[in-house]
Amino acid sequence: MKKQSPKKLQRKTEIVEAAVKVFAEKGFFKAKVSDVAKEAGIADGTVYLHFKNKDDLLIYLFENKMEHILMRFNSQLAESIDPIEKMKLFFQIYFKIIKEDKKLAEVFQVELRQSVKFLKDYHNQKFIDFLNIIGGIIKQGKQDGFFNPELNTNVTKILIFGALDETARQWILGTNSKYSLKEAVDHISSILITGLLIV
Amino acid sequence: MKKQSPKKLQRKTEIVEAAVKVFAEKGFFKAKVSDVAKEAGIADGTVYLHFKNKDDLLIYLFENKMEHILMRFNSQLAESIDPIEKMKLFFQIYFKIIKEDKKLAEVFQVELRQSVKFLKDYHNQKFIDFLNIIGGIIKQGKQDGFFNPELNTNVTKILIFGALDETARQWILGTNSKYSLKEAVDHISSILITGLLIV
Amino acid sequence: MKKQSPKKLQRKTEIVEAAVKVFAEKGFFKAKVSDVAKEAGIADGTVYLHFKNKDDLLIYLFENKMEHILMRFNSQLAESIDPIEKMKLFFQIYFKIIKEDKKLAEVFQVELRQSVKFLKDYHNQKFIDFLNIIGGIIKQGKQDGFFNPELNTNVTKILIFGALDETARQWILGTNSKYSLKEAVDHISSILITGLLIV
Amino acid sequence: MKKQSPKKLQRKTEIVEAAVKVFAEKGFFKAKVSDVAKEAGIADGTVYLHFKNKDDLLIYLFENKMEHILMRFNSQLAESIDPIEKMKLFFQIYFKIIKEDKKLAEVFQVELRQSVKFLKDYHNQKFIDFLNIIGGIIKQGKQDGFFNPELNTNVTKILIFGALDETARQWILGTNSKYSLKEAVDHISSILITGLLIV
DNA sequence: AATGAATGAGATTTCATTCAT
DNA sequence: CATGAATGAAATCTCATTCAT
Repeated sequence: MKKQSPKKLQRKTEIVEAAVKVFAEKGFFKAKVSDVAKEAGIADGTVYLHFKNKDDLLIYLFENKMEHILMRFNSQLAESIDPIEKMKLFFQIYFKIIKEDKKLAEVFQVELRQSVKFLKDYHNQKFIDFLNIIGGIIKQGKQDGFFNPELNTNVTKILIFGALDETARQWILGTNSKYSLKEAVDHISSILITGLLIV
Repeated sequence: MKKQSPKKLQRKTEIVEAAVKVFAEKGFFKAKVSDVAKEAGIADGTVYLHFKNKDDLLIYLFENKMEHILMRFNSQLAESIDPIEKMKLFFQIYFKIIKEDKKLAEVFQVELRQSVKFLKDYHNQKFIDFLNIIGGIIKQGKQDGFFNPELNTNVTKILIFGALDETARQWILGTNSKYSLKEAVDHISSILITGLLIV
Repeated sequence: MKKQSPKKLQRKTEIVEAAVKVFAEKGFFKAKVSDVAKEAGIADGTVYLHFKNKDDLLIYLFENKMEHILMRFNSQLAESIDPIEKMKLFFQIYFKIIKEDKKLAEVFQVELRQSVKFLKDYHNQKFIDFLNIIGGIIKQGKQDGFFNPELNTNVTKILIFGALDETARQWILGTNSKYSLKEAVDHISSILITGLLIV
Repeated sequence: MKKQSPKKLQRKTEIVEAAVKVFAEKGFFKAKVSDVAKEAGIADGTVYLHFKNKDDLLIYLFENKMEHILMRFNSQLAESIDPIEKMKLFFQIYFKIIKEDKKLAEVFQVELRQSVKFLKDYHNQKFIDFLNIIGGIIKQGKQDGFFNPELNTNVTKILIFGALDETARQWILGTNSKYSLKEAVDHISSILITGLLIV
């Protein structure tokens, strides 16, 4: 890791913010580097002083944003001990983050998925870490005798993430079916946690 | 709907099959029309005798495949009356389809998502129809006194779809966490249906 | 010259008529062979049973139509002896032809001009013949003591053709300035013939 | 009107000059954008930094060149008051311009004509302005009692333009009939002005 | 003779990336 | 550091022409 001067880092952050906006609106492929530059109020070439190329910008965006998100989850979840409460809290934080930054959510939900395909050698560790937060809660819940011990943590964490992610995505798109984020959290909590509990 | 000579329709179908393969492997944006043509064993220009452009090919692919899938769900689900059984059956059919045509599943799950963004004026009716199959089962289950009547059908159907979809995707990608499709169906059935039941 | 069966000739003529219409509307370059075929109510390939290629169709169209036009001028002008009357008659016939077949006129006026450029080795003999009809009248007029003998026949015939052609063209396009064909003939006759006369 | 940096404007002008040359030689349709780029000594893509597309380049070429030509006519014609002298001067300037820039003349005379057809919504105001310079002289001549007051200015201006234009074109093409530009001017002046005068 | 699906060369256009200023 | 004009590889799409039926 190279250290960056604070000034340079700030400029880099500005570009990332611009990229989030532009990628959310147009999608990564349709977005031009010049769109990002214009949004950031800089020249096209300047983007390349901070990022090797367009792919690099996307990866950095993921890594950087994910890092913040992971830190946020970890610090806030630390407050709670009860796995059931922890899971509910996870759901709340998730939707809170979505609500706070719709654009970022859009980029993550849409572009993240296909990034796997085209960024051949990009191993998305941060996403795995994220899933493992859910996995950790499940494990703890099983250990503590709340959750059904027969559940496969791997499948379950993905199942939960999918439910969260899709309800969030449809809420952002605002198409198909309208509902409030509160309704979403309540349903997720109610249905999924009930489903996890020991019969 | 224009009628097509059987010969023309067959060629069109061949192109769609090639497109599924190529889009699944490279992603829609990275895939070249010439890749699709080569895969179909035809000249580049021939693609344009059947589709207005690359976007049109993607849309037709969705519509066409979705139509078959919807028909399959509808006919097979008709056999069952009990909403709980119906929901389980839905899960089984879903994963069966995924298993049968991984490539198609990849295109749907990865490319479908971003298509919404760039195909500005494409109203994805077939996807809505698909979601409403789940919605229908939920409604019936609430009416018949099996499922919690306080559940919002809209949120719930999306939540269920998300759980299904994500477990399917991760299975296809084979990254992050490995599990069998059987495990996936069992977990989905167990967790979600339990979660839906009246307490 | 190959002889053609009457049936074949008729089909060829149909294609030429379709080509006149399509070339007039779209211009030679923008017109597709398939447009011509569709207009003629035949298959694309059939055009190539009668013409070597698209250029050949244009050239045949010119030659063929010009032949008729030249014959018409020659036969009708034979009735008159007086060069002044002959010139006036020429103007009348010219505008009559234009009026009768606007589409053909459009093709001639627009496409003929640029054909010179792209049909490298096409020597437009028929057009020269056409100009020489005017040239012949001028010469006769000079010999008979009506027209100024100092006029260069070559320049004059072109000058006259230009005046005719442009007034006809603007009338067809109907843009810029509106006037009747009668006005056009009268002005041409009045201005040009006065200008030609011996002072 | 957008302002352009002087550097950008210069490059744009270079492209236009190259386009004049290439369009004159090959014709607009046969000319490739890459031909223009090569002629200008730049990369293909650079053309698109200055013009939206090939059509746009043609239109700009017309507008830009016509503007200069119109200014030239207007400033030089201002020197003369007598409508007859003014008309003669118009002819002289016209042929002088043709002589100075044959290539441009070719583009105007050959390509301009068909452009009307394919540039559907291009209203050629500059050409109308040009015709109206002739129209103005005719009007003045009628008012001042030199020209036949019964002449329709609209028809007459077009007639004159046609005579000028065609003699110029045939001179440029150098086909059919050879003559000097001086002969052309003399004949035009003699024939047309005589024809316009009050009997 | 007629068809029209298929071809594939070739043109237009885009845009990530570079580099002289 | 920043700029933004220029590059040119590469992709999409068109359509005259062919040829098996």
